[in-house]
Amino acid sequence: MVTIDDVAKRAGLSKSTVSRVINDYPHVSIKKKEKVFEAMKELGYVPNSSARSLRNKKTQMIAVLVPRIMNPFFGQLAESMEIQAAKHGYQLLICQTMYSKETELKHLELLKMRQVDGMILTSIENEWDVVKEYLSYGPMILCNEFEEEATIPTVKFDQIHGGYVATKHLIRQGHKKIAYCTGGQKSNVGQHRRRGFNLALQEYHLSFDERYGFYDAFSIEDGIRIFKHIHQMPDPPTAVFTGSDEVAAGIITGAKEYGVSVPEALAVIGFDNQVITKLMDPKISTVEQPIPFLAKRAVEVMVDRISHKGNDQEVYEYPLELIIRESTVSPIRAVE
Amino acid sequence: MVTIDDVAKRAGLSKSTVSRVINDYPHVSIKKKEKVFEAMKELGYVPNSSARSLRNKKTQMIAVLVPRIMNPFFGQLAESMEIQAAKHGYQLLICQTMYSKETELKHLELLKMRQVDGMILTSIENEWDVVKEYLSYGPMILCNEFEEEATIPTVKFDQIHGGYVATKHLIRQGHKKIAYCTGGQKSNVGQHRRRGFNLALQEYHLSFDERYGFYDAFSIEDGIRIFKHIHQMPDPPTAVFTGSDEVAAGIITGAKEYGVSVPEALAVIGFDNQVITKLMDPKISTVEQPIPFLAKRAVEVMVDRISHKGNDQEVYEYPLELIIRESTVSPIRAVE
DNA sequence: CTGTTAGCGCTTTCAC
DNA sequence: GTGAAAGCGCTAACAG
Repeated sequence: MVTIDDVAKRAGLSKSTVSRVINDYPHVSIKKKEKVFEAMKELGYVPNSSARSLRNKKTQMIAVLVPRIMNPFFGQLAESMEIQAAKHGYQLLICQTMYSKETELKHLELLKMRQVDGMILTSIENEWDVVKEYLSYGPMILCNEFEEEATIPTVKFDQIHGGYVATKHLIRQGHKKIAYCTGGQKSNVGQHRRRGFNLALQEYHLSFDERYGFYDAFSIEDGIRIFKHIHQMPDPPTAVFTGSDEVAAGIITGAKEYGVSVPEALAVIGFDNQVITKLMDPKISTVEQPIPFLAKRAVEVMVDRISHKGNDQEVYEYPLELIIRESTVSPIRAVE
Repeated sequence: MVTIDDVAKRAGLSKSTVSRVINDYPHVSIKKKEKVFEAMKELGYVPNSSARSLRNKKTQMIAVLVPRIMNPFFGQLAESMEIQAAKHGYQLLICQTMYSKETELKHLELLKMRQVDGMILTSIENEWDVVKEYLSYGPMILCNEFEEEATIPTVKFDQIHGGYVATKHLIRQGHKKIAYCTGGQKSNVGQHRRRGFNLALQEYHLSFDERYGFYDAFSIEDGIRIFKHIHQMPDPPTAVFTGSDEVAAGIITGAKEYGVSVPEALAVIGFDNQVITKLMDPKISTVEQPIPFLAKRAVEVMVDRISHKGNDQEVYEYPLELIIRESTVSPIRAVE
């Protein structure tokens, strides 16, 4: 393995000078600089990253905790973040919690052992009280998921508004019996959406039938399961608010199978605006989350925090936008 | 920051002893061992990973190069690998090449700077001659993509067979004019599929009309574009072999839009068996690639190579399986 | 401008 | 069994 000493010897200089050239310091004569570059090229020298990390106490790596990469929302978030991080000279260590408290905890240790310079949480499995203990080991920020009492930078979507516009749209289509599907119940993202949902209901003086509440809905299979449940209810809802496009797709698939027409007999609205919304028949109405903006800002805030810039209280909120397609609007009774 | 020295002091022992305990060495008296554990717990000590890496010349990290995480095939591959790597005590550094030669090259440097102990390539953008130069810096293996002249461990699918069974299925349905869509032309994965395709054609004494060849087909949009092209051909194909479920979904979406019935007027077969195949109407016939097996084996081989086990010539090949759904089989003229 | 030197935190001979 | 000491490859005072 070729080290900085080899380069120094080859160039007939000291390793400090070589180091200065590598790190682009001023006060190095052009001549010697060139000599160093030459020696580096000849030897194919690349600085050893562990040695640098140890010395600098910086690894140039940021951990991103996501539930799973395969979840399209988190996949897109991770992908956007990676591109952004590279621009700032950081590697991204993508860590899947697989919805497990233990796995999340294990990943949090990365901060303790200084394997990463900072940590971006896009979801939280453990209680905030346990997560916050890790704050003393390095900068942590929240992106997407959030926590009311957390005093760390947060980059999020306006989920209340998202839940509100989606529900209002359903109501305006004439629906009064609206079902609600959500993923994890602990998630504040989910809770805010629910608040938006309730807000719209209140505004139109509608009440929520508890029988219409469905939880732990994440996947297509969950959507199919929920449809089946709805289908055999004595007094079923006429519309469904879902927490994800996948669940909406599942419900539509179930409906197709049972010959229930969407949106005429059952309107369905998704969340995320994934490609699948345009592939389904009917195309799925949904709420778009501008993921790349969120990712970009999160990385920027993280990079700033690593260099002790910015402050812990900053909160960035991005708006959500309703996208109306076919799964909520019957060509016959279109109102909006 | 609490270091091994702090622990040693607290426990009234030398840091060598503490190190021995951390690394689970024999020849440490039970008593002192306990003392060390106690001190570690009290101080909340976790070994610094950069220091360990520098000393051990091992980072316990493996880089995985994928084109993009959002591509469902590579996303699933990365997810499966991550889970497997964790079991062996390795972190996975997922690197996106974004189909760019330069970005790939940049990631290859990770091996040179010893930021990772090994590298798994799932795709190759640069010429093999330039990639192979990096072999001297650490173990590299191929997973999914492969290279005839490469002398490194390879874990792959039997793409020839995959192309063959899919095409044969189409022919058996009575098709003679079969179009062929593929992604990158340089990819050996694609070339082997093509060989399988040709094999089936030959077997049935059919010839391929060059007008029916489509390249750079990766996404849903590409599928739609290809359909439009086919649709306005004077003598269009009656079936399409695609290199991915997304392209198949795009073609079906295009067909729907133009009122062309699938599979009656145009049969379409996908590749991968992604969830989308079950969501589309008609459901997409496809070729399943058992990704988790591939991922598991790749990680195992990599871990072995890192500890100088196994040999460079090993090649593991996994079979591919045809899954027949609705996009190729008309309920009316079903033959198979 | 450039070189010498002292560590970063850890593991590993080598003595005892 | 245990400790002292050297050193992994690099950067950053500190001299000069």
